[in-house]
Amino acid sequence: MRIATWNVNSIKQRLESLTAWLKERQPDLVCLQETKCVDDAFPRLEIEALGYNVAFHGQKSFNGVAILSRFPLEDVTPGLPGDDTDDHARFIEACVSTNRGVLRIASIYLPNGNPVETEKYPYKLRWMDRLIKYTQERLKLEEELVLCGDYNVIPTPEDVHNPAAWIGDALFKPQTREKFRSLTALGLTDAVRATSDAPGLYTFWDYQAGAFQKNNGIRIDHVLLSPRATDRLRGSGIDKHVRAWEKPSDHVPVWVDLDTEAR
DNA sequence: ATGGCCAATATGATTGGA
Repeated sequence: MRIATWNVNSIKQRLESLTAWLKERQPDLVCLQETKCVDDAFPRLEIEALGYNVAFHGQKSFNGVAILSRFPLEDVTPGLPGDDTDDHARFIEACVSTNRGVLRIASIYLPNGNPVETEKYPYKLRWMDRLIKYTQERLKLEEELVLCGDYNVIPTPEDVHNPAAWIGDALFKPQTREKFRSLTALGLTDAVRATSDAPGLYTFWDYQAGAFQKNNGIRIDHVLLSPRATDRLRGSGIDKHVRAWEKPSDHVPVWVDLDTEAR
């Protein structure tokens, strides 16, 4: 089973690229972020025509997450538990039946948190606390759990081309990285880091200042795996070439291969 | 040359992104 995550920065603007990439990479499950459209406007028919079932959770203007699946999606649940007053569309989870039981997957768009002196940063940290609590509960189920998305976290200095430029930023602050470590320390594996020693692996390059041409990037889109999912991990990749396509998202797809079959 | 963008929104500056 091939599972991917991609912050598309508007599903409507990216429909052509998404179609080309799906045909090229042939993923079975895809988590999308920043779809930036309400549910009624989601291009469901276009994506279904490509052979995918679709679950989405959107809102007007910004945020928005989705899961595409070649297999039936079960127990689709929008929203991260823990705060009924949070109306941002940043989380959706679903399940797929496999030869080994249930594979549970979540599409995550973790808050950016900048500027850090505003309420946005405490919101990010609270959101991460909720994600930690959710993960603790889900890990008890001992399923193959795959938490995909744009985490807006640069985990280490090896995950950024120019670390000095990011000191004090909400994506790289020690408190942010500490909380991300608290999440992975629950027993999650960073799939890309587990399968590659390569330096300079990035998933985002700013639109400004020729960042991509200089490989001035950061690695903030992650696939985190539960112990049972990690047992099935066979490989991963970052589709950097997609960043050079016409009208690109500022993020590129990240994918993993698991030795698990849908049933 | 050390700065350069993009998407959505009742369309023209603002908000949000990272």
